[in-house]
Amino acid sequence: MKSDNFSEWFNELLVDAKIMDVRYPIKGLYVWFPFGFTLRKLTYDMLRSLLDREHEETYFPLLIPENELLKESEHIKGFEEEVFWVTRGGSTELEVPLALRPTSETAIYPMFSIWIRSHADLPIRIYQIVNTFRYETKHTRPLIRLREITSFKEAHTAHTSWEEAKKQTEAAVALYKEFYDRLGIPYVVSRRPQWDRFPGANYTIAFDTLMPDGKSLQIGTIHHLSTNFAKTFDITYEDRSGNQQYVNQTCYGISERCIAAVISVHGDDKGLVLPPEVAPTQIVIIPIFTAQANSEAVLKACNELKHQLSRYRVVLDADDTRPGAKFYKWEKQGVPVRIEVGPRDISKRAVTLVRRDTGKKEVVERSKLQARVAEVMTEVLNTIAERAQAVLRSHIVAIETPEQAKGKKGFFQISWCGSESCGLQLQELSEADVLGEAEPIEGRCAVCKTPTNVRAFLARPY
RNA sequence: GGGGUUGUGGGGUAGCCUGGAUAUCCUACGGCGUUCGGGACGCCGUAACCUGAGUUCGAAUCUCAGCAACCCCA
Repeated sequence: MKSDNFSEWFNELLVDAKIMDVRYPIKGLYVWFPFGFTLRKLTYDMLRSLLDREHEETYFPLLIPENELLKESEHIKGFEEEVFWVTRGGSTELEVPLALRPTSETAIYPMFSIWIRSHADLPIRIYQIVNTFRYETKHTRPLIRLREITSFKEAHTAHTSWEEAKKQTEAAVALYKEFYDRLGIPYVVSRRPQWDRFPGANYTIAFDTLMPDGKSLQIGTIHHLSTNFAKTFDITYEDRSGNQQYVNQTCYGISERCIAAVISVHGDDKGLVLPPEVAPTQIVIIPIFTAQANSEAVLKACNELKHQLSRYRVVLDADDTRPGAKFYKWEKQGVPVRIEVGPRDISKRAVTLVRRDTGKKEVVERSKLQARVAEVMTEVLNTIAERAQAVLRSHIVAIETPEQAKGKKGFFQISWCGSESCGLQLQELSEADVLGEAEPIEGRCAVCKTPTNVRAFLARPY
């Protein structure tokens, strides 16, 4: 069951619903089933369409030479124990070891240094969707903690000023909000504390959502890099007065954790519940045959419907199994709308329509079906989004002492002076992490008792 | 980082402690037939002891190592 053993539920659902095969014989690497890969494709197509408004898609190599990877000292410190190395070509030792990208700053920025000459080249906004590798030593989990992240969307931008870069981070926040809104995934957006920012970043803004077991899942990050990397990689431009200036950069990423969120947040004990926009199958038509009925007439009606609804991703399941078995099968796959067509429906010139999110049945006249289906698709997204939003809201709790968060599910808000030492104290006493800052309220820091209006978000992260 | 548990047909399992013959059951899968408004039934069939080393007349079972999975603690 989802509610009492999330871990088991999640793993079984991945396999049962044909998202991923977890049996690949290397720790932390998994196989996308075709169905799961289609869900991934539809989700990333949407993300792509959002980015394409003002970014250009590119591709940079998987391998990064050791000397480039090691250039930015703070950056590499954050990753050095997690890098996979290619050290041999055949039986020959390589002169320069090559890293499998843990992320692509050090692959992209040397090229930025070449590409950017003048202020007229700026801003640059690019992105790529690639696999990245991290040698995770902790317990790996499909879609959540991987050694090969297969679907890392990373955007990299360069600007003339710190302010411009800051505006870009705000644009990125807006973009990610739209992305998750369209998936019906609720989130908390906050600025990570300084001790938890991206290695090499000036500051990091993160999206977190709530998993069914009460832990938080980081589902998107946005970094203001200031001129940190520009100085290391010598990325300069000539400004209007002819002076060489360092660019200000940002980068922001989303991984297949977004798929984990869709599955975990919306799924139930029957299986997946998918937002219609990304559901690989949006409508399944199930013919109901009976001994008395003319099965050819039923099948004919189903085919007509399929044609009529061809703007959706429709499957007509005319297999020789009983209807009940099909209902369970397609519910597991998260299909938002099921249409049943039997003799009773045909005699009424209607169909039976069943929603996956609520399980509610309704009889719809065939003449009104198009319009009704369009409405239902919207209603499904709204229903699952509101349901998830309500769950998140009910798990955001204001507390007075950090100990109140211990062993509890959800997100906690607690007064905090903002200092690192008190923040680390909060983490220790609550056995949770400071995600960032919540909406301000007058109070006193739960550790040092200094008056403050800052409040921290606490949660146990994945 | 530390500790623990486990690995048996595609999935879930029994057998392991106490070594011995054809490896249990459920499910899934393939064939045939009867069925069909919420997981059908009958008959037939396919299919497994993680890898390697060791102990032994003999290993799914005992020992060690590797790989993999899960859980707990930090």
